[in-house]
Amino acid sequence: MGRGKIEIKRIENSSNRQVTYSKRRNGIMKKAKEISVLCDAHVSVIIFASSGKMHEFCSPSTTLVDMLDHYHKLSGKRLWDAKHEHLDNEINRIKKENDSMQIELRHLKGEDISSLNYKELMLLEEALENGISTLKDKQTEFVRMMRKHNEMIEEENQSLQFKLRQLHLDPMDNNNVMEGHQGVYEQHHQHQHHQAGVADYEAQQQMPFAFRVQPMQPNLQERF
Amino acid sequence: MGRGKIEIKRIENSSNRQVTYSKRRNGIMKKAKEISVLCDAHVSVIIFASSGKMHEFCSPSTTLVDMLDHYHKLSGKRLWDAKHEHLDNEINRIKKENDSMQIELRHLKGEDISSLNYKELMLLEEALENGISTLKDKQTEFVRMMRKHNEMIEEENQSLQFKLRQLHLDPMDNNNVMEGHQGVYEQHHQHQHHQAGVADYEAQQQMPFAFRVQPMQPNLQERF
DNA sequence: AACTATTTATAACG
DNA sequence: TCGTTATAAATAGTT
Repeated sequence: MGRGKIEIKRIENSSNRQVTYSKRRNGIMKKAKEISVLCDAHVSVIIFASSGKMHEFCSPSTTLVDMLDHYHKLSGKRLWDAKHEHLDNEINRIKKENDSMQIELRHLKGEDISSLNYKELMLLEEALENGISTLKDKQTEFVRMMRKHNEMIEEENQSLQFKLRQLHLDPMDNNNVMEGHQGVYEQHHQHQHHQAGVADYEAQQQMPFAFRVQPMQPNLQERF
Repeated sequence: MGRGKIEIKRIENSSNRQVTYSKRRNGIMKKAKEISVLCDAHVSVIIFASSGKMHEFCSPSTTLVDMLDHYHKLSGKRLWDAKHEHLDNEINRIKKENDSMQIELRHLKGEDISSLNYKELMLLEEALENGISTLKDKQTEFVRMMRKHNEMIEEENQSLQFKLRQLHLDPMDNNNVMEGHQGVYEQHHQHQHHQAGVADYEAQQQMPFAFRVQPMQPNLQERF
């Protein structure tokens, strides 16, 4: 019905297809409305365009849920139950996965291993030893990072001390900003050069802001 | 469209209504089929006649369940009852639990530990050390059990040897059941007294049934 | 989005 | 329910 007859097969021209879709969709919706009025029918129409957009019609005398409920009773086909069963299966699957992981975890933590045979105990030992050794590597790396960090701070300290001494010894500026404080800093840094972390942090907290060491890796602190 | 125009309102004549219903229902189903083919659309049509009879169409590329699933996602309307929602929540809960266990497992196996801070690494180490030590205890216990088992068998063997020698030296029974075999047993047990498991098992297999050692813990074997 | 020639659906009837 | 047919409605191609 139109200027020419068309074959009922996919319309290849995308724009034509979209126009036809829109026209025919309106047609179907109108027909659905009409039959529901003319014949007291309960009608549900749901259409998804290939674009993904959805349109629906449901006769005003009912709701989709009621219709599906009715559908379920009449057709005998599973609809809710199918979904239900699917979810149940999913839950069972995941729970099993869960249980086996739980058991593995407990074994790795040394719990419930009485039921294991010797071969299984050996495999467990292997896994644990492997975990420990990787862990040790990581810890070693941490210590190395810490050392590097300390060296950095110490260098910074030395250069700061040098600058402070320069300022202090300047004959033109006897009454400078650091008055009455430099002695404390000198003593502190001379005696605690080889301590790390906490001590340096506290020292920084006591220092006037302008002179605090700015860490080059700002988020390193929180990892210790 | 017909011999005369009709108003869109309930058809009072029951027989007319039924005829119209049937014709128009076919029309809608045809249109639904056509739009699904022409435009790649997913279509679901469900109609209940006032008589209660049901007819449905669903485009062949999909299923009603899938369409309703999709509908559920797009519309946000609740089609599923409380039960389904409950199951959905349950699945989500278990999946989360699953994920965290997976992470813990990976950490215990030494995987993905780069993201851990030092405190977490220490806790991990503690758990692993604990696991190892419990495991070692278990292994020690196994060795102890094995020794006990061996001692038991050795005692049994001695008593068997004694009995065998008695039989063999009995002047009344020169042609006894064990003829030609006792030498082998003697040699075997004298030279392999301190070997366990496999050798004893093979020895038992060769022995006549009545003389085999009955293990006191029948399921102990399979645990080694 | 509107127009319109043509096809299609269907109301009335047998 | 089925077939026929006159007519209303839908819509393909066009502007």
